[in-house]
Amino acid sequence: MRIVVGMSGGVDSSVTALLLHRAGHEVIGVFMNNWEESGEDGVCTAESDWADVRAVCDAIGIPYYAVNFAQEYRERVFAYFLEEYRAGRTPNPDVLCNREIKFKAFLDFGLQLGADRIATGHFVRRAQDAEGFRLLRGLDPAKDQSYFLYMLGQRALSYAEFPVGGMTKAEVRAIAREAGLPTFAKRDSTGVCFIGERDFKAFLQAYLPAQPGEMRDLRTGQAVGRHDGLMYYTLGQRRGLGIGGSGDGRRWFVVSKDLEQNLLWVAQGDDHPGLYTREALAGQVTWIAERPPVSEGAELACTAKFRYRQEDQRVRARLTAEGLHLAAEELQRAVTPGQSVVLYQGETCLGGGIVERAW
RNA sequence: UGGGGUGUCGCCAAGCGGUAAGGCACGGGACUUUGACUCCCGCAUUCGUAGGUUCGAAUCCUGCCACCCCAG
Repeated sequence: MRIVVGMSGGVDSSVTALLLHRAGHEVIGVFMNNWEESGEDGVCTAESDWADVRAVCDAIGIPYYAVNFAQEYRERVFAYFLEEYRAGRTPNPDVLCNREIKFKAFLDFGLQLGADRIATGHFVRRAQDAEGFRLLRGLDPAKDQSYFLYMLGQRALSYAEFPVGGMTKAEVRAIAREAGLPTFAKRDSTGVCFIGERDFKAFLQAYLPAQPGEMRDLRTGQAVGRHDGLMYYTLGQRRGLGIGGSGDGRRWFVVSKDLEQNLLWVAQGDDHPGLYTREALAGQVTWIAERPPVSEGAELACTAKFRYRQEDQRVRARLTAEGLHLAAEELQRAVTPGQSVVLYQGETCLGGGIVERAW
């Protein structure tokens, strides 16, 4: 088969290409450059990542290309990202990036190159049965990335290969080392995909105008400080408030935002009730199977993650006219509008939605 | 300008003659393909100020300054 591999310049995608090549496939490495701007340190990491991709492909002995989806990224991912922040929510751009860029724009590009399949270095597995394709958690529980891929559908999965999804990170690095791939010891990347690690507040300030306002104590209703603009804070956030020492001396956390009055409500203590909810409503619900696991109104017992790397939470899910209603067994801390809630049944990622509100 | 009280890191606050706890904030790191949370490390050669007593003071004494309270 001809397989086009999305290569980031990291170990995971390096090993992905290596394994497919060893399996006898015709492998083509493709590097995506989707963000045309260097970091605040002035260093353009995309450039060194591209160099790493070339070095890895040369080591394996496969051809490579670079493509630029910067326009698509800006229009389909970044615009949404800014809109959400402007609306006072906290979006997860990477779930959209996967759906719109890696498993749409990139997939189409691969198909144009005559590929039978595309592959990425994601730590997830794919399964197929009479019902169609399923998305399974990566085998390494510490690295599972199914949370970020819950928006994929059947078309994307039908073309996708995830060669490292069945191994642990340690195994991946070992393979890279043994094969002499130059990226074997490269540090795992973090931060928004393609944009990278940033001073987040400073980054947002470059795109969104500040609207300073009052910070108020949820308990007393009294002003306890000033905020630089509601979009720079997210629910459950502690650092950056700058109001330490007041009140009873405990830590302060963001509890809610009032866009109407431009107020940031904060509360003291990690155990403040305002920080916890048990129910939530999610919109923009999508299912990997492309159809709901239960009929509307019926209840589904499953587990959910309200944020990446959260341990599985037992929930009862129900599809209503409003959206996906979730009732968690345990109290949930700082469930935040804009973030994705992803549902699982055992190893299978069912799909998910975007949190509208929680209570 | 009569009386009383208080002045220790940005904030709160231990210390009561033996050579500056702790919390919050803040900075750095770890963790992490979102944002957060969490964890770890760092953070006053100096205690309003000027003198004095003492081997030795933030701790005792004196002057001055500032703030607070009660009287006016």
